[in-house]
Amino acid sequence: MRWLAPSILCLLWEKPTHGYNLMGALPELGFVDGGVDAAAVYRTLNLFEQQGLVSSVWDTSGSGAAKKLYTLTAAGKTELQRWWQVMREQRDTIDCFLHRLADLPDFIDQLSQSRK
Amino acid sequence: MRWLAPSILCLLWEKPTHGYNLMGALPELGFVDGGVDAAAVYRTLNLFEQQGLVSSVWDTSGSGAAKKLYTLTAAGKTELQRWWQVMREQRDTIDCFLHRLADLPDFIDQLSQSRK
DNA sequence: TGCTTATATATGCAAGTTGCAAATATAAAT
DNA sequence: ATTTATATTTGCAACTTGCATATATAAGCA
Repeated sequence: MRWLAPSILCLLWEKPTHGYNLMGALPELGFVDGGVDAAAVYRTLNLFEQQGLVSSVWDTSGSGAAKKLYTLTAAGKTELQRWWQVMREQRDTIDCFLHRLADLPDFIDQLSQSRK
Repeated sequence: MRWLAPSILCLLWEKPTHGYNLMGALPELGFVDGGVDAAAVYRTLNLFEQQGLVSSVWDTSGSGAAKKLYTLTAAGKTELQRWWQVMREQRDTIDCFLHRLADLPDFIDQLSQSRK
């Protein structure tokens, strides 16, 4: 999944949570295609912790298997800001590309025909 | 480089050309970060030809090494339309993500402080 | 003439990323 | 008991990427 890193940072910024819960919440952000890969989520979280972007505590309070509760650090918030800028640039670049194609009339004709 | 495939299709749709020229034109589209990889361009063109998205003829008319002139086929145009839709969705999703973060006030405060 | 630079295409490979499967563990539901 | 849901982790094959290198033609220049 593209944009997994900023998606996790975004969700953790909204609310500290654990990996399994993130898996359920990630599709809301819209970047998923064909299901969230658990391995990728947990690997990203472990990497983030190594990098100091998140901190974790084991939560054994509830029932079932122990949950590892992740919280965004100050460094994690900075990283999220960096991502925000990267994604804004990416959006603008894609937008520019779309307009470049949209300016060309036959192409748009074909597109509107295919919508009918 | 992300979006190399649609970028090449876009440029070929505007005007038939050859690989080396594409390398020079690709940065205009804005997706490059750290230079265009010649290997990636030529590999993509060869793949496109295999898939029937482009057709090629050797151009030995000019001076210097022979150029392989690529032209977009009907299938290539259809593929470009497909990419257009994929990229529009991607832009909308990124836009949604940016707004989700933008709605949160402290975050924006921090961003505006970092701009000063 | 020999050297470098620009044009032009192609191949090889190491490193990184991704996706899918499976291992491990606890507890609830059937 | 067995399956299902919760929860985290590891292994690995396949694919992608970036970088270097090989090959070839011709122009510029000393």
